[in-house]
Amino acid sequence: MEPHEPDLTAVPVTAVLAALADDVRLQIVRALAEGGEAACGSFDFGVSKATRSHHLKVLREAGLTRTRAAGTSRLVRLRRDEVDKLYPGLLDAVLTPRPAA
Amino acid sequence: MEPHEPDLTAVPVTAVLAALADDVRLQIVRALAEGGEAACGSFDFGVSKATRSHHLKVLREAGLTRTRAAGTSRLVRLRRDEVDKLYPGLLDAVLTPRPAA
DNA sequence: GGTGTTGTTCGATCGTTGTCGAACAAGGGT
DNA sequence: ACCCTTGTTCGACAACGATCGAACAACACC
Repeated sequence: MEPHEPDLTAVPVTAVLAALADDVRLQIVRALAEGGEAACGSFDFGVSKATRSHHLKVLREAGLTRTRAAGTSRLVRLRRDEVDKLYPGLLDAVLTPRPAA
Repeated sequence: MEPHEPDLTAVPVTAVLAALADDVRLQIVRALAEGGEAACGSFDFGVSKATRSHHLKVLREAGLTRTRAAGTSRLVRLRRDEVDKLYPGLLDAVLTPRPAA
């Protein structure tokens, strides 16, 4: 299967924002930002594995994550450098659970 | 009519992102960031005035804009200071039409 | 080869949302 | 008073998206 991990510059800004505008996906991104690489199954946020797979696909196709196979698992990691380069401040602004300014 | 302009801290991050995750609304925000205060009617992006009104409502209820009456018009402005304070880098990261990194 | 684990994909459901025309409301001008 | 301009609100409709269970695929391990 083709992973289909597009270049971030090829993804519309609205698609990146839409990918982040979901609570489950935001939790996944936060977990990735903290824990680095993680298996798909490690994200149990009260949704079925079908839904989880869907969310990971959305993040991947938005250019936010990369996935590589490792045995029966798949390891996901955040493309932090590229995102920070193209959208500086975006992840920092969004990653904190409660800004509490 | 109650304007219903919530405090930004009371709006979930996902709602702010969702408000920005639309092409028409992003164009509006960009126009506001450039031109300062503007009347609702000045945003003609190929949608009907009903749709435009809807988008301005979404932006307002996401805590991103403020609206004040001025004669028959309504002037809208971006709450830039507050957004920058709570989500530093968000608008900067999103406002450029083509990042071209 | 068979079994178990891990993800993906399919089809269906159901809520959300972007869009429009039409009706309505509020002001300003003449 | 009348009309025009400016926005909002009200259905209605179509498209999208989040969710699930079930079926399928790939791999490891015994």
